[in-house]
Amino acid sequence: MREGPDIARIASLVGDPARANMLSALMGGTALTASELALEAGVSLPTASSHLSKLMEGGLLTLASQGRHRYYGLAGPQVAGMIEAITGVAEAVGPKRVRPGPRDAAMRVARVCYDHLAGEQAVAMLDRLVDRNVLVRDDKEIRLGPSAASHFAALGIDVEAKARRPVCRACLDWSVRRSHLAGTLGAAILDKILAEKWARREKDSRAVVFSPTGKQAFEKVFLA
Amino acid sequence: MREGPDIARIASLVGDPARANMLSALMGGTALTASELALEAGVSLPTASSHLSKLMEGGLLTLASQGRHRYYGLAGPQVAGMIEAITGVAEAVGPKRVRPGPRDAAMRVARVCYDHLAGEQAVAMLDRLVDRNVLVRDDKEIRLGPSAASHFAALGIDVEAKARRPVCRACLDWSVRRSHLAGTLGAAILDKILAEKWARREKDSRAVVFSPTGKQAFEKVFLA
DNA sequence: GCGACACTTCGAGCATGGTCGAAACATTGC
DNA sequence: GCAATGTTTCGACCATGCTCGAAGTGTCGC
Repeated sequence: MREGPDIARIASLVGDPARANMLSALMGGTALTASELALEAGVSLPTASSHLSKLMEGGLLTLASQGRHRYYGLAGPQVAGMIEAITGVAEAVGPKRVRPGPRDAAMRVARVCYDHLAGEQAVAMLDRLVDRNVLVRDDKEIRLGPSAASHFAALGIDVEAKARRPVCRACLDWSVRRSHLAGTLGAAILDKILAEKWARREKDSRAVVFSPTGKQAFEKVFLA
Repeated sequence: MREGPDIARIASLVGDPARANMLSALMGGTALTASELALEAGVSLPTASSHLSKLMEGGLLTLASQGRHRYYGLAGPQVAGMIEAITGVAEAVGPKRVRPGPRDAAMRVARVCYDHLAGEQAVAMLDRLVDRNVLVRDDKEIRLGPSAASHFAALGIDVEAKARRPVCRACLDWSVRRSHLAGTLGAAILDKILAEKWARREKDSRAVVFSPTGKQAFEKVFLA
């Protein structure tokens, strides 16, 4: 008999269709209310509420109460990374889905992963940052390189800002099957992309769509 | 309602304690038989068999039939990565486990991996055998070198003995993260270590403990 | 205060699926 | 051939936990 961390408990939390739908919805990065999540999951409000308390108890969600609204969000990037990893396996072993539609294609190119950018663009960006020695990766770890502070300061991003969360983290991309950049730096870069209006979020989707000029600007800064 | 890859299906496969234990056991990289896995999971053989067919159907395992033995293994690194991600969350969220005891330390040094030796000693042994050209490794394959037959004959091990199972196999060591020697040769070496009483198996554990003189003998033969 | 709204708790119904013993099947060794 | 061993299938039992309607708690606007 095995011991150690109770992985079955965590996996079974994700293993219910209603809860899996809720978690997928929360992968967009915005906190949602119980009613919104009930709608996403296709269950009644009482059922949703019961699922949410289970997810809370399991430590997968955080709760922010604001008046009579209660906003549920993913507990952190580690949880997001886990969902992403499970999604990757589901995609790989699942029955080949119907021919990928346009939204799928957009998702593969760029999408939100909790609070940072994922997809081909994000993977390419991390590769390039490592090539240029701005970031350094040891096996699974990613650290700041010597020129990181000045490089990101030019973009208005302060990598020195103290934070509980690690500045850099690797997050496995389900569509490309390679890592992209998570952590506070990943979040700050996504913020910048949206703030500069290089790209906008697709309605009701995790897809992130770059405008032609925005794409040029992004590539100039991160893929040059 | 959400669409896309069926993450609930995959997660629920991992979400059963028996199956989670089996998958954890397989994280070592060695394929195991149904009986071994039943033991690991603490369930009866019929129950284990039922779980295994579900995991197979879900695409999480591969099966290698060899005579009346059927070896189950993880379907690939992506699946292993997913298990690792879930384990990480479970560890972060769950109660902190008790500080690793002496048995854990012993396990890292040397332990049984189904029928052969694993752990630091085993990894060092394989490295040395390859250095001395007794064995030759191409990428993930391990083959017998020119001097293998005479070298092992001196130890009373006949590497020419016909067997369905490969004579040499690489097996990924979970504690060292490098390969050690499996296959009939790996099994024969473990047999010799135990037969010569260089080491004994710890009760109810996979740990293998060398006696002081046994360790010297082992090192003289395999690590010199 | 009193409705309106957001959400949770309670209770009961119900399906899914985990469990094992017994028996069937398959392969090996003699 | 027959016995021994490893594994799967079958059948029946049973617990877990998902589900929703109805009722209860808390918060806001007026």
